[in-house]
Amino acid sequence: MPELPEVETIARGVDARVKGQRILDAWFSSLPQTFKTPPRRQAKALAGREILAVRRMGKHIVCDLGPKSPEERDRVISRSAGAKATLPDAQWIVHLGMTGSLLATTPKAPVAPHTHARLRLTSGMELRFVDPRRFGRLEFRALDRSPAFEPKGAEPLKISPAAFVQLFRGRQLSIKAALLNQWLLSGIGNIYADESLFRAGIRPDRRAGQLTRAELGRLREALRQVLRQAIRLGGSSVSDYVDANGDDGFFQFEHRVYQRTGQPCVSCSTPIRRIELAGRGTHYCPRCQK
DNA sequence: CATTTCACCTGGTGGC
DNA sequence: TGCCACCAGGTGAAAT
Repeated sequence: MPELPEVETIARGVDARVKGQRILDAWFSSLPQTFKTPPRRQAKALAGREILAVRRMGKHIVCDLGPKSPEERDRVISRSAGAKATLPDAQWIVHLGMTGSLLATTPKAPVAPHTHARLRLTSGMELRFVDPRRFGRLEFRALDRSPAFEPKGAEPLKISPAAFVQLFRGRQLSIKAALLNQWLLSGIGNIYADESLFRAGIRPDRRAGQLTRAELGRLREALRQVLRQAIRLGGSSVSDYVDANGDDGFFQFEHRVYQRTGQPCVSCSTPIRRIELAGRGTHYCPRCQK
């Protein structure tokens, strides 16, 4: 399931392959649930715009888009005295849900089942959104009418130690549930919650507000380490995650507890235990995690 | 208000 | 072999 490292990998891959290209036209499916902006309006709004940059914010992929017409473009450029780059005046926001993928393909590549969006680009390539389980969402924002996209919570790789401690202060819910709450931290899902708690030696059912300053310091460091290593390895290919080129990641081979129920702990050989927490399968070592 | 539960989805798995 | 109940989980709304 795409979490921070997987979304980061996809955003970087898409950026590398489509930055600077213009959208010729867009095709969208008509399954209403997939679209935060109605598909017809979205397709119309995207056509003709240049993709200026693609980046990750939390678990979202944000495509910054330039103005539609050359006149509009000149107007925006002249407003920003001396700026060389075109300023974005719209955004296309992609959330991958559980099974979504964003692929840069040739137009001849077979169209996968559950393809919900196809953007034809000036280079001849296509940007495709595929999502079998349909938990993903597509949204268009015109920046003169709507604010630019902002994640709800803090970025786990940017937050300071002090702010990290402050996030959990007084909270009664489990640390696992807190890590999954996107209003606190953006980008952590089930895999990296379990893996970071193992590396920090903290039981997932501990109350967030009861953790000591030292424990939260360890947790923050474990998160940084595990997220950065996962990004380096192109994410975890469990379920059907692939990057923008359709290739697998490698971090699934580094999982120490996630989906290793009953297998020996890599550190102490105690069988990994699985419980349900926050409505999610939760994996931990009963000996290493206190 | 804080927290928990549930519905939304489909493909893959395991039991019979 | 075929069928089906069941499970996976990100998110937001509803319930507690």
